[in-house]
Amino acid sequence: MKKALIAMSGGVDSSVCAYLMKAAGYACIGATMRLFDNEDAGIPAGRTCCSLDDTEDARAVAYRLQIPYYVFNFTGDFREQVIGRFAEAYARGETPNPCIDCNRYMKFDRLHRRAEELGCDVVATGHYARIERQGERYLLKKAADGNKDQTYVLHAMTQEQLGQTVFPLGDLKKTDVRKIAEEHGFANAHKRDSQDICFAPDGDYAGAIERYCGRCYPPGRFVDKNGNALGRHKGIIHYTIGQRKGLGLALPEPMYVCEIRASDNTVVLCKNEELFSKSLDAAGLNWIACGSPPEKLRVRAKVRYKHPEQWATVYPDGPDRAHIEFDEAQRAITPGQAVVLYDGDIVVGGGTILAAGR
RNA sequence: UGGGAUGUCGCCAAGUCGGCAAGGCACGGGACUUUGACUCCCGCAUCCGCAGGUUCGAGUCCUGCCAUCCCAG
Repeated sequence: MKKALIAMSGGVDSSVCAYLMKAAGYACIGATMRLFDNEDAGIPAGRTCCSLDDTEDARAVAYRLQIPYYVFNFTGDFREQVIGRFAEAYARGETPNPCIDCNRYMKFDRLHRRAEELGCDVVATGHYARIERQGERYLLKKAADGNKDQTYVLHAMTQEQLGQTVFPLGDLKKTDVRKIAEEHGFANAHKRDSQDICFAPDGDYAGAIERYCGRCYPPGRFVDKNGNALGRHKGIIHYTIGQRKGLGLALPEPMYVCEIRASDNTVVLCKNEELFSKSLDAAGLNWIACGSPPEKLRVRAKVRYKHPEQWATVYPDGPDRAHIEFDEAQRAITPGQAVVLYDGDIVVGGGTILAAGR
C-alpha cells in the first residue's frame, strides 16, 4: 500500500483531498504546516491558512477520516524562504507573489522532505491542477475547473516534485468538492475560500514587511514621466505597477503607477494608456513540458494570476531566461510577478518577470 | 492704499431667462481573488466665503463685510 502525506490546511479543499486519497487506497497521514505565529501577532484567526482554528478543523477532519495527524512547525523556513523573499522583492521595487514561493519552498520542498522522513511515497495537496506522466516527463496541466485552476502558482515545480505529488482535486469542480465535504460532514464544508496573503490577514502586507525587517520604508516622491513632482508617496513597498487606488492624489484624471524606482525611492505615475507593453524579459524559467528550452515557440501566456491568457512568442535566451513578445500589448506587466506559458491545458513552463519591454 | 479678478464636497470643476446643487479625482463600503493590482457596483455638499435684502422661490439678483489672487505702487 502506498503511503501519502496529505497537506491539510483546515480548508475544504485539502480536507476533501485527504478523503479522496484515503478512498483511493493510500495509507494517509494528515499534516498541517505551521507557517507563522499569527496568534502571537494578535492577528485575528479565521481568514488565514494556518491559524489555531484552522488547525483544529484539519485535526477534526483527520480524526473523522481516522488518519494520523501531525502539525509541523515550519515557521523558521517560512520566515526565511517566503516572507524574506517577499520583503526583499518589495525592497527592490518588485511585486512578488508569495504563494508561488510558498509552493516552491514549503509545500513541495520542505514538506516533501518531511514526507520522505516519514516514509511516504507521495504528498497530496488540495490544489486545483493535474499531473500527467508522458513518457519520461511529468506534465503539469490545468484543472478541470478552469475557474479554480491554480497552475499559475505551481509553475515552479520540478520534475522530481511533480513525480512525488498527487492533486486529487484536479478533475473536480469546486462545487463537487463542497458537496463531498458536506456528504461526509466536514465542519468546513462551507468555509470561506482563503484569500489575501496568509501572513498579512488584515491586508496590511506593508506592515508585515516592516515588522519582518524591523525598518520603515520612507516616504518619497511621486513624479510623472517627465519627472515633475506630483506628490508624496508612503514608501515604495505600498505600490505595484498599474495601481490606481491608494495614491491619495487628486489629479484631473486617474493616474496609475508605472514604475517603482528603489534606487531613488521614487514612484512614477502615468495614464492608463501608457501602461501597456508588448514584450517582457523573464528569468528563473522552469521548463516543465520539455527538458531544455526549444528554439522559439508559440504559447498562451499569463502575466498574473487570474488573467486571460494571451498569445505570445517565446524566444529562450539560455537555459532559464527568455524574451517574450505578445501579439497584443499587455497592461501593467510587473517585475516580480510570474509569467506562465501554456500550450492548451499544458503548462510549458514559467518564470519571473524581470522587466517589461517598451 | 488705488485698479482688476475670484470665493460651489478633501482637490479640480459645471451650474442656462432666479426654481429648488453635473461631472472628474480622491476617499469609504461591497463584489471579484489562495499575491500585489486592475475592474465592477454602491455611497459621498438640505448646501454653494459670511451677514442681510428683493422674491412664492436665489448658488444664481441687490447691499455690506471677510478672504485670496493679479496689476499698480
